[in-house]
Amino acid sequence: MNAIKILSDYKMSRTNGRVKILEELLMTDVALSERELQTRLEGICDRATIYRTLKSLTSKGVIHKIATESTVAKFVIKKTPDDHIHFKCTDCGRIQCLTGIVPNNVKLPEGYIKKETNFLIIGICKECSENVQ
Amino acid sequence: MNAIKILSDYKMSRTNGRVKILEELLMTDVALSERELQTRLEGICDRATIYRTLKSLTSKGVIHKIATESTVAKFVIKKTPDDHIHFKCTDCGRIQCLTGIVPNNVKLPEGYIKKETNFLIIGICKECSENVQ
DNA sequence: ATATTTTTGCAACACTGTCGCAAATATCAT
DNA sequence: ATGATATTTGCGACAGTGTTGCAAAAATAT
Ligand SMILES: [Zn+2]
Ligand SMILES: [Zn+2]
Ligand SMILES: [Zn+2]
Ligand SMILES: [Zn+2]
Repeated sequence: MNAIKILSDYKMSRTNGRVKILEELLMTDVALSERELQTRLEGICDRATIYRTLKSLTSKGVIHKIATESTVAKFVIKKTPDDHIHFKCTDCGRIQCLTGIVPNNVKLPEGYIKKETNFLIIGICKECSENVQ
Repeated sequence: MNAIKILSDYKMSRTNGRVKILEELLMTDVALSERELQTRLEGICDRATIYRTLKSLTSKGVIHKIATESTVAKFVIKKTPDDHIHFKCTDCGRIQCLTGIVPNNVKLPEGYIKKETNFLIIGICKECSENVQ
């Protein structure tokens, strides 16, 4: 995937900031916060611009915001439109999409209508559990 | 369940604020934020006290914090220690525990260790879907 | 190249959550 | 009940996140 192509596909003006933000997001499979993006971009654009870009990319469905118990929002490229599970490591703090496994269908009680899911498993990631040994 | 008994069980000093906060939480099955508690308690105690109480009740396992994509933390009485699913209604905004259904076991990839889960389903709740008709 | 539209940076803002500290309150031991 | 001790509270200050209005800047369309 290519940052410039995505912007043109979604009819978003191709500005320097947006290209760089998207390139950072495309480069990693770990969810990033605005703050983390800002340090990676070394102040190439303003906080407000990053927030605005994250918001529009989310509404277009290019990235998605991961629900966690923390107050800082984290965003990651959406590789598949399907429901999937997120994993948060308590050791390294990284949050990523687990695309391999599929969340089993849960049957909601009568009257409830599902729109989307936000499944998060908290634990120790592969890398951190290997480093312990 | 009784607020005063809970405090004594967990060896927490029985202060007016704590009793009132717990009573509010026991009274509803909808997750509440600090802000919502404050308005319900009509300023019976300080913001900081509410935050501190929510924190200690969470660490004792009396209540739990629900992970959502929003930045405000919501807390609800923990009725069961088991994994369960939360439901957030996009219409009325309410968040509640779905204790009836059990999240099916997902098999994590090699090397990943699960500690806890945070499953959230977003959609329309029973009450709101009935009101539409 | 110019006109039009969109986006940016800045500053200000509201809000959430945390912390130190002195005063207030609760608990404990007589 | 009284006083000693331990815990909690309210207050104010603070850091951090995310949003917005607005003029300047940049991108797109003509
Ligand atoms: Zn890890
Ligand atoms: Zn994901
Ligand atoms: Zn509803
Ligand atoms: Zn719950």
